[in-house]
Amino acid sequence: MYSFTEENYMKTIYKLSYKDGSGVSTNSIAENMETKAASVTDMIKKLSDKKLLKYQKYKGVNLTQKGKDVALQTIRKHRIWEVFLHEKLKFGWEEVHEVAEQLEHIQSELLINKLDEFLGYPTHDPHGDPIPGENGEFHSNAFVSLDTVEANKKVILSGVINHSVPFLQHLKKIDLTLGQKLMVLEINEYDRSLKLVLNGKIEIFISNEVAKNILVK
Amino acid sequence: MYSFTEENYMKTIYKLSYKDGSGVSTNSIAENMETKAASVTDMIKKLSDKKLLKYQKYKGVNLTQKGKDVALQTIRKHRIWEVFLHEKLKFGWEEVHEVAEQLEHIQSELLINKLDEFLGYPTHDPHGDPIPGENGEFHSNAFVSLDTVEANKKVILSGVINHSVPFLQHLKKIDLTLGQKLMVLEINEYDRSLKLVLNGKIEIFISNEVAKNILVK
DNA sequence: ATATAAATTTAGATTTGTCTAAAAATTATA
DNA sequence: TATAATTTTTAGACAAATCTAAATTTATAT
Repeated sequence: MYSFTEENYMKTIYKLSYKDGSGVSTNSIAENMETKAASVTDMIKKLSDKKLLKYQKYKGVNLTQKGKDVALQTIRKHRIWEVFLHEKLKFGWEEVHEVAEQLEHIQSELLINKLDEFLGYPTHDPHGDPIPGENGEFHSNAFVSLDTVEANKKVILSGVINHSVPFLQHLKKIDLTLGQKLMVLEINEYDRSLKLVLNGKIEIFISNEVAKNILVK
Repeated sequence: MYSFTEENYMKTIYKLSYKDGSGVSTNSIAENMETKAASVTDMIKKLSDKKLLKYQKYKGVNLTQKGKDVALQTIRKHRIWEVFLHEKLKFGWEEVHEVAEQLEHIQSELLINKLDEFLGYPTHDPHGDPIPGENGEFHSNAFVSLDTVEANKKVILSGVINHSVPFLQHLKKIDLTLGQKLMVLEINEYDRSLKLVLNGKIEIFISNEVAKNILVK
């Protein structure tokens, strides 16, 4: 139906339209896709012909409903595959993204639906991001970032804001993983760094920078 | 490393070199890949430059060891994915091939090795074909076709020779699946059709044509 | 408001894999 | 063995996705 490349463009534009608001610029797409602005112009003309987005020269692009659907289905596939890699194949959460980038382009409705069933219809991927449903509907997550949690409240680590490999590796190193039960013991006024208790036993310190990028419920 | 298309050529040429012997012809490759002879000539020049095969104008091609390795690794990935689709996602054995044709091109050593482990290191795919190991070694299967089995011998359905969807659907319809225990009750001299007993209970008749394409052990 | 900077588009080229039509080589046949 | 039939290769073209360099439009700053 749509090529590997077209799906990647749709995904990127979808994500940018939430960050940048309407009228996603050629340059921001180029940066995100690690390609050149001229290539983006060529491609958005093609995507516009296919009615996946509205394009006005020099004004940036906006996804049509059809375009949003394509983006959401690709994101859905990506996140379901991430769950599979993490839960069944025991990939580390910093390893799943790269492989899911390939798997998300496999074309088979049957496959993704059977995989979804096999995994027990997961609602969130290993980074805590919500998985859109078959019709693009989101299970909006009521997660809050760890730096806003008050002391002595028990929470569960449910996601991350920063998805970078170095950040995820750091969390792994200090034994913070998805599903981890934890409690804020102390908040240092000076730099807003935190002392945490894991499983009611081990105590660790984390910076505010790290806390801001952790989602809990 | 190698493109989708290159891997498909290697797989096709590998399979043909067992059927046709040495010097696989341009036309036979073209037929099998559903493309034109001119396209094949172009591609084999490229594969020859990459030392995956030896090519002499008008004389056909022969795979190098490097070429065989690429083909075997692709076949390995294909068959491991087929096992996953059949065993874990409950795809019918006539449905697995098409999706595995896509999945076999996912590039990640880690993925295929973890998947292999997850599946318990299977030795055969859902059609009974052997899965090459990491180093390309085969677990040669000592299967025989059902039309050579003598009466009153108990056997297990272990594979098929004909992989076509209509044939596999026919087997499914008459309740013949992989792992099925069966016994030849009677061999009709006239047309060599067979009467079988499944699980020591149900009796069915199959033609010699069908029996020839079933592998048992 | 106009000059300069930045962003965007166009023009033309490249790569990969494909095709058709025609030429060349090989194989089959009379 | 000469001719016909078949197979294979070459030449030239095309579509997808990309690039560089140049031209154009929009934004910014004095």
